[in-house]
Amino acid sequence: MAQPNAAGDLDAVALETALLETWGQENAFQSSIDSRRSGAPFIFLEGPPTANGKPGIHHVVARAYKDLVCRWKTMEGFLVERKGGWDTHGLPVEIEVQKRLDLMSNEQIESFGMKEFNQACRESVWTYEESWREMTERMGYWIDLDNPYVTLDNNYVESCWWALKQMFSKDLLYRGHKVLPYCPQTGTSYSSHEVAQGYKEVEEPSVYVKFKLVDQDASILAWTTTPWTLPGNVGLAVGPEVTYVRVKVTADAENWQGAGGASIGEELILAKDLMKEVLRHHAEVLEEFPGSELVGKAYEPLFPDAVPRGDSQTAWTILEADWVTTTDGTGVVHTAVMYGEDDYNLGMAAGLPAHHTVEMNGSFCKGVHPQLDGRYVKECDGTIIELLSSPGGSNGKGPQSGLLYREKLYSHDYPHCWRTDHPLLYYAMDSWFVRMTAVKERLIEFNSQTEWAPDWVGEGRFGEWIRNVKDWAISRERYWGTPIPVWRSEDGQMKCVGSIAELQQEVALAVAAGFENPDCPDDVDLHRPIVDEFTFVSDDGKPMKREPFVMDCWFDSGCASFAQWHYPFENKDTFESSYPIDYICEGVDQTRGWFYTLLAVSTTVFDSISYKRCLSLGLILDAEGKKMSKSKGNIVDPWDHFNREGADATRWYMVTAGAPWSPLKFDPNGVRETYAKMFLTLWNVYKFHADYAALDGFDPEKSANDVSSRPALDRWILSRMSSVASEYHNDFVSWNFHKACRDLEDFVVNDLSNWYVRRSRRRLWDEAENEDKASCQHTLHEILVVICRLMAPISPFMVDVIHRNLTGQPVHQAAWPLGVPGSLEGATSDEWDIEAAAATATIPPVDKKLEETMSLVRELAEAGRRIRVDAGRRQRLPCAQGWIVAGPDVSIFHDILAEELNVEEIAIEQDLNRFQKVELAPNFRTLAPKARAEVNAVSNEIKNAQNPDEMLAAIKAGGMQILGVDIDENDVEIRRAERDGFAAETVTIGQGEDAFQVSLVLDMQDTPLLLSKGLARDITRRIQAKRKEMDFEIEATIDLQVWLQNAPEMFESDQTWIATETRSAAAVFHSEGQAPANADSFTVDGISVQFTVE
RNA sequence: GCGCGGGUAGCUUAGUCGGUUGGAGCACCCGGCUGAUAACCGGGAGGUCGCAGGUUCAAGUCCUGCCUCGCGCACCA
Repeated sequence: MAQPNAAGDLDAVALETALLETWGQENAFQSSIDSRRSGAPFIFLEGPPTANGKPGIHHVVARAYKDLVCRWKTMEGFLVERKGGWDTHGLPVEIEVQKRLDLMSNEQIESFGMKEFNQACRESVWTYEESWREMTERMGYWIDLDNPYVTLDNNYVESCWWALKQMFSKDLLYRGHKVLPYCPQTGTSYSSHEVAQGYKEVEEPSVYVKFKLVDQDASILAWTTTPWTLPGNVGLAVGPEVTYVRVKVTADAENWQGAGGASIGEELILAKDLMKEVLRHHAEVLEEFPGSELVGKAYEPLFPDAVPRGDSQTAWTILEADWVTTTDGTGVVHTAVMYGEDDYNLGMAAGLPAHHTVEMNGSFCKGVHPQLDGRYVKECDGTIIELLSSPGGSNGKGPQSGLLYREKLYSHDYPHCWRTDHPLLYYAMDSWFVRMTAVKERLIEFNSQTEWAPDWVGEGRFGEWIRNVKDWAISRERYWGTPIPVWRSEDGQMKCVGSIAELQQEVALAVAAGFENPDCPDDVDLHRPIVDEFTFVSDDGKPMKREPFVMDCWFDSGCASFAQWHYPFENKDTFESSYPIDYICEGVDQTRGWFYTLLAVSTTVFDSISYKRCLSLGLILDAEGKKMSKSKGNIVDPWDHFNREGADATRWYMVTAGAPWSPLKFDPNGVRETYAKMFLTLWNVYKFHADYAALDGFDPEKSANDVSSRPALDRWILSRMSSVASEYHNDFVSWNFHKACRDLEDFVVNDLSNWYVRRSRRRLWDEAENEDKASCQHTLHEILVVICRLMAPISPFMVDVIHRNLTGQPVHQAAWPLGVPGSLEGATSDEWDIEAAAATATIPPVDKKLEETMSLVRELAEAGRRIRVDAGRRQRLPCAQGWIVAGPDVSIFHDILAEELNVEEIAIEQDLNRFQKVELAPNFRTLAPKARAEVNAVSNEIKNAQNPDEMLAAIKAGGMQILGVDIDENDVEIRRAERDGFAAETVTIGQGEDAFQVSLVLDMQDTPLLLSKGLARDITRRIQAKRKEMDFEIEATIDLQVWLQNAPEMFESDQTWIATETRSAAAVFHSEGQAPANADSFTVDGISVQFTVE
């Protein structure tokens, strides 16, 4: 068993880096897992980061919370395996490579070569892997980075294929259209994330267009900000509840600006609320009616040749849509099916023809209109306006004034291409979908089984998302990703493969049918363009080509729970025994990301919950409260802190700075403060113990005396430790890590360092063996061991060093002080025998009464200092007596209190009235319900009572009334104030009904004995400072001479005391004579002192 | 625009069921204490509890509206 070595000064960075070496040599991470092999499994899943960006401090935060739960559960005896993971597919990777190779469009990528491009992506993915690894190791995040899952691995892709095939077989996968922001120049559609970066405010022409009704001499007015979508118009939407009016133009407009107009007598239809906004003519309202009356009416197409009717019954008629509002436009929404999401959904529901009027390159299709065909749509605004304005309008069937009513410049935010700066077009693209709407009820049910921290993310943000779930657009027209394993013939027959074996079968089938195919070996690369080259054969002998999409990379990570094991092709047992997951933890920005896709995949593939607990972390902001982002350049480099305060302080700061789910303003000063406060203090407590333990050859295993026989001070700190530890644990369970750590920090700094150690220093100075010293050493040892174990999950470095030195055992092998439920027979990650678990706890005994007593003692000590400040009496000058008036018995700590107060004797005084008078205060809690509106009047009567003693007596006697209100003892609070002429303080302990008051009175009389003692303390203090200044060894002896002037008598016993305290071999006190010139001097209360030390 | 979460001292924050004197820490000032560390203790200064209404005997706390910051959704005719 280890006898502790001396500690030395703290160099946190050196300590941590040296410990990392040790961990590496010992394989400490693995052995912390191996030693819990027989424990119940606790399943953690790492959300895979992308390694194509440099890790910042926000990544450290997420990893700290992942690590702390895993370490904590491990210490609780659970088996917590931790496989690393990397997210390697997706648009961010492609964009990075496109920037580097200057390939700004799909055309350019394809002429560069898809194979070469994807190779570049594959390499780019690992650009910062080394940085990530270094950061991960340095911060002490224990995760297996040597055997990670990687989403680009063939095995991983194959598992994703398998999952997709499950969806395909359950008819949850389908091909459709989705309207996406699209850049015709780069030929790329964008995810919302990219679009969000490209919003710009632009001013564009918006137009009010007349749609001439068939069979009626009236036009419906509709508004659009994108004139280029007008040729694609196939419908008009109105709100069924909205009120519309039919108006007749009665006079020409004055000051008309721009094109368009209307003739006198023309009739127009629009929402009543918007008449003022829209109309520029005087007009007479002919009738009013709800939108539902318009539904079904037909109107003349603006560009009759642009869109073929097909078999649509509803094309160019008025439709209803409940999302139509009257905040903008005319209350009538122009609907071009292919160029707006609402339009598309409405068009599909209503059976409008889905036909493009715009090519993928952004120009109008042939046949739209002779003046528009082949031109870039954004350049045609003027032409379209001209065509509409001509007599009869673009279709020749409108009124003489044309089909344009008005044009108006309109400014709004509009998405632009992040690279070319061109405006994006909303454009309906072929796309693949997972039918999430079909499993919505299951999603809701599974979500209700998940424990969210904080719960409002689960119920609110995530719940909201799920309740409004839409089908998941899973395909991307990109290159670098998991290819969609669906092959399709021109006539729409489809096959989905779920494994390499199935791929090989299909290829063989096609080859047999005479279709040429490249080789398809067992290790065929499952990426583009290899997989694109395979041709399948349909059941009726037609060729099938692969759908040219890759999957949303969120699909990849959503498969992580099984794809990491290459399930179902390998590791069936491993997966099945580790599902569902017990714990995941990521930033709240993953709500619609990973949190969702994990659940989406598990619901559609396994019809199962995915994870049982989810900790959703708040965003990390910089010290100014701005989001950290690469573009703002305000990312904090974790190494700034790893190299200065160390990873312990950085991690502890992150956890104590706020609740895990609150946004964290990362303040570099805060890390420094944490280091200085928590870690230096803890180290110095440890050093105090370890240095004396080393000196004395202290062995914690030997002669450990029973706690009950130790001094009250020891029993107090042990009890406090226990109480704090229990609360700490409870806070962990309820995810309140910040509260847990703040309380523990308070314990270390205040209770342990500032009180227990301060009060115990002298106990260890004694060089001889004695029971009191042993008690103190055992106590310190036991406290430090518990603290180390409690802190280990949060900040694993320094406490491991301390724990090893104190016990010989690494802290990550140690048991959680509150018990090890994971190691119990029959325990699972969720349930265990509570009593049996409690029996495994190793915290010291609790004595609440003792804690309360000490708390009172400390309050009194503080009160004593206040008294001295008020009375102008210096702390070193003793008082003859202190009286404690009222309150519980604290005699067990009278000796401590006497020292703290610097009084010769503590006495208990029963007679309150000797020092105090009574004051009464109303208790509103009980009084208010009785007195109702009179409460303030009654309260004044009580507060201003002429004779409170009498009033109190009357109340106690019963039957007392004030202003007709019965007053009993509960209705008043008794407060006490010092009578004039006493130096006293009253403290209130506790709250509410349990509150009581204790007073402290100090005797301010001086006596020669006291003056001598006080002077002795002042002199001693100065000499000690001098010793320190002269850098004497603690054991060194000195020769002392003191010259006093204007001083009270210095008693023999005090002279001896000074000599002993200052380790003076010889001490001479001169009451007269001249001190040498080199003597130090000071003055206190008019006494002048000079002294020399040699 | 909709939803969620914030706004408390110069900064970081605590504040439970509404209870009459809103606590800490950092920084600042004064004093004390120290063989006690980047310390500790006492005191001081510093607050329109985002703003405005309302409910109540009583509002930082509950209600309504607004302002503002962050995030998410929708950006839409």
